[in-house]
Amino acid sequence: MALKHSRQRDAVYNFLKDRKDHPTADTIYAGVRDEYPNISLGTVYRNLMVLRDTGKIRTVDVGDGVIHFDADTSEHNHFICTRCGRVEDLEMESIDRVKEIAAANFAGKITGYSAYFYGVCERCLAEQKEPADRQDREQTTG
Amino acid sequence: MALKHSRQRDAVYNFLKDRKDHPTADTIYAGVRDEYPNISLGTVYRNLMVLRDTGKIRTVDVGDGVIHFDADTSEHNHFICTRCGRVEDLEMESIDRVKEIAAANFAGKITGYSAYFYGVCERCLAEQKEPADRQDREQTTG
DNA sequence: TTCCTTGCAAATCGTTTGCATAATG
DNA sequence: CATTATGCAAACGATTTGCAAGGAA
Repeated sequence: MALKHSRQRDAVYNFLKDRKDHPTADTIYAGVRDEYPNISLGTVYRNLMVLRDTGKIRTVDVGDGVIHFDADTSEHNHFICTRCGRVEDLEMESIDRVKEIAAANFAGKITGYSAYFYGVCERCLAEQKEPADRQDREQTTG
Repeated sequence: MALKHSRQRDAVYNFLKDRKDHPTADTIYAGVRDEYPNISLGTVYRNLMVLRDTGKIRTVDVGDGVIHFDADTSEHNHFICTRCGRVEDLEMESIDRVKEIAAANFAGKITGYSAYFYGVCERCLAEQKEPADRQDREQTTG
């Protein structure tokens, strides 16, 4: 598996690269089809996995049963709005401290960590009425 | 939906109650069948969801594509061994601090959070050779 | 030419759901 | 009796995979 170059893979990566949200495979598929109308969902998935295994992107498991993708591989946390489902990045100082604190009383070796914060996003707080097409999903999986 | 009592639901909960690991629906299904050989997977799922919505148990999304269940609903974090897949509880001081730190520079309202730590568990560290039937899955979804 | 990639469609697999019947209050 | 819960099997939906054909080194 010497990994050859492919236009489709580039397209998938480029689509993800300049995005601040965290799209799912379907969204990426739809987006890339503008440029490559014949690309298949399978190819999108395969490339997403290759990109992840290569360390170019990361997967984000929000707990809604669908995998989200993120081109920002730097260590950062995510916030999931329980009202609209939006996934945002969450900057946080002393993010390293958390890992240290956890490692303190743990016998195994901790190599990484990811945290998910749930709540109501700024936008949803503003419009007090909740979107008609979407019911709250307070606790899914997390 | 007045929620009547059911033996099967009790069985599901009791199976989960005295467990420190975080079994999946399939494991719970297999376990409960000792007592109720005719119980169906669907019933197990339905009851697990009821128990979750009732706050009796919580779901844990490890990132392996399968939902894990935990009867310990107290606020605590989890550690996932990337070598054997084991999911352990991870005690951690100042767990509240983390939420505060995160809330500091965030515009929305944070109601809850869950963190997942990845690494190699104590047991796997001991036996340096990795189990033959399982390959490393360093980064799945997280 | 060799081997990786693609597109397509079929296959997986965890989870959900419709329905007729059984259990509960 | 009025409802909720169950078992079974079929339905779902996201992700994966086999295969023949196309593209890159």
